[in-house]
Amino acid sequence: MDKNFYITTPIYYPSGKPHMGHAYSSIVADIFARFKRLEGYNVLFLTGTDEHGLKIQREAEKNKKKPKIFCDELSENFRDLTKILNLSNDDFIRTTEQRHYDSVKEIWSRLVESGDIYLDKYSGWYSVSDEAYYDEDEIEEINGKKVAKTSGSAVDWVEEDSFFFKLSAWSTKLLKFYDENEDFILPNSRKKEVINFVKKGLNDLSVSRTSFTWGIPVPKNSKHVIYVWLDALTNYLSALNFPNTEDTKYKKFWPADVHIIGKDILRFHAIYWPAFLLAAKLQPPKRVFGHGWILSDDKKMSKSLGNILDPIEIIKTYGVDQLRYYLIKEVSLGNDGSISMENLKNCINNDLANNYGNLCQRVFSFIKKNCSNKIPKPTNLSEADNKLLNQLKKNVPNLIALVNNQNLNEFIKEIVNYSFDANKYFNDSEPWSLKKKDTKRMENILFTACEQIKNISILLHSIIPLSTGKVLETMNIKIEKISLDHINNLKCFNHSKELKNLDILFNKVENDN
RNA sequence: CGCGGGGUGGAGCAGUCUGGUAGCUCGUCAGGCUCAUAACCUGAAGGUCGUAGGUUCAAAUCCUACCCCCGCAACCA
Repeated sequence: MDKNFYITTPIYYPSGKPHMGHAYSSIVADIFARFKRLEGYNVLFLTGTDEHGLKIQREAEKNKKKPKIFCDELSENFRDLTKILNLSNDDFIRTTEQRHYDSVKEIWSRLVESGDIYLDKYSGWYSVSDEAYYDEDEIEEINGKKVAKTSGSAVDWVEEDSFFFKLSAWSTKLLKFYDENEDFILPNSRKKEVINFVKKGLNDLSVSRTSFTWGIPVPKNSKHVIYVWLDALTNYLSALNFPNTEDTKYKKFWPADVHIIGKDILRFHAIYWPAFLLAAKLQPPKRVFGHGWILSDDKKMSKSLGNILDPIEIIKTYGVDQLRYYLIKEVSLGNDGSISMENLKNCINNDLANNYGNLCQRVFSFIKKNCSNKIPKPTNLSEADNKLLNQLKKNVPNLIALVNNQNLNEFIKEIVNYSFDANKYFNDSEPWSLKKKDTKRMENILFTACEQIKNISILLHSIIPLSTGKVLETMNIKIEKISLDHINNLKCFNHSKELKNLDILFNKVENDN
C-alpha cells in the first residue's frame, strides 16, 4: 500500500486580514501533515486563497487596481501567514492561477457532458446593500416596501440567467455514499446534521453569475462566470494538475485523505463537493473534518465587542509554538472552544515553561555540571528506567490512532502526562544524591531522562516544531532525520559530543492578576 | 413551535453515541525536595453532573417536559 497522504485547509477569501479562524484551520492541518510525515508518509499539504467574486471586484475598483494585481497583494498576506504560523505546506494555490482555470473548466465540461448542468433563470428578492438574495419567507412588507427581515434593507425582485447544477438529483446517491463511507464526515455530530439536511431534499444549485465578471468564464458562454463553490472547491484538484489524470501527483494523492474545514462550510464540502465529483465521475475525498469555532471569552469575536484576538499579534508577543500549543490543548477539536489571554498565559507558564521546558532545562543543566556536558552511555538500565521508557513505547500505536482519528486533545493530554511522569521520575531517582555514591547509576538516570525527553520531543514535534527542534538540536539530533521510529531507539545519541547550549525554551509570562 | 451549540467541584474542560465506583488541567491548603525557569514531587479539601419526572438491578450517560446561557445580524474557519 502506498503511504501517501493529502491534506488541505480551506482556501481563504483574502479580502480581510487573516484572523484566528484562518490560523486555527491552518495550524490543525499543519499538525496532521507534520505527524503523517513523522509516520513515514509522503505528504502533500495544500493551502491557498480563493480570489474571485464580486466583493474583490468591487474593492479592486475602489482601489483603482486590476483585480488580478489587487489579488496578488491580498494573497500575499495569506502566504505570509503560512510563514508566521510556521506551516509546512508543500504548495499554495490561488484560484487565479492558470492551473486552476484549466481544472475548473474541465470539471465544468464534465458536468455539462453528464447532463448535470442546465441553463435557467435565477430569481429572488435581492438586496443590493446586502449583496444577497432572500427567500419569500425572509422578507416582510413595511410601509408598502419589501425589506429583508434580518437586515431591514430594501429588496427588489431580480431575475438573471444562471446555470444550475442538478443537486436535487443527487440526494439519494449522497445518502448512500454517506452510508457506505462511515467516516466521510467527522465528527459524528456534524455528520448527523448533514444527513438530516440532505434527507429533507436538496435544491438545484446556481453555479454561474452574469452580474459580475471577476471569475472564471463559463466555457462557451463568456457572459457567465462560474460561481463560488464550483470554482473554489475545485482547487483541491487543481493542485494535483487535475485535468491530467495521468499526472503522478494526481495518481498519488487523489482522493484527498482529509479536508480540514470550519463547521460553517461543512455543507459545501460534505454535500456539494462529493456531488460535483460523483457527477464528474471522480472519486470524492475520503474525509471531511469540520472543526468548531474559536470564541473569545465565550463570545464570538467582533469589532464592536472589542474582544478580537489577533493571531499575528499573539505570535509577536508570545511566540508561534505557544499559540499552536494553546489552541490545540485548549480547544476541543470539533467543538467550539473558548480562548482567552489569561488561559493562554496559564498554558504557556504551566504546560510549556514549567513542565516540558523546565524538564529539559533541569536535565541538560545537570549533565553540563556533572557529566562533562555529554549524554552518558547507558550501562544497565534499572527497572524504573525501563518502566518509564516502555510505558511510552507501548503506547505509541495508540497515540498514532488518536491522531488518525483527529483526537488531538487526547493525544496532547497523554503526552503532557509523559512529561509529568518524566519529572516525577527525575525527582524520585534523585540523581543529585548519587553524584559521589554511585555515578554509574546517576549516568543511567540521566540517559533515561534524555531518552524520554527525546521521545516526548518527537511526539510534540508536529505541534511545537520550533521548540522541539531546538531541544533535539541541543542533543545533536538532526530534526530532518527524525521519525516515529526514533522513539525509544536507544542508539540515537552521540555520547562523545557535547550538548549544545539551550536557552530558556519558553519564557514565563506575567499574569495580570 | 426557526436552526444549531452548551449547562459536570472556585475557573476551564473530558466523559454522554456503546448506562456500571465522577476524571483531567489550573487554582486553594498542607508537606517534601533542591538538579531546574520561585521550578519539580506527594497528600488533602472541594461536585446530589441545569430542574422535575420516567425507564432500569444500576443514569452525567437513555426517554419526556421545563429553565438558563451562547451563536445564526461576520473579520465568514
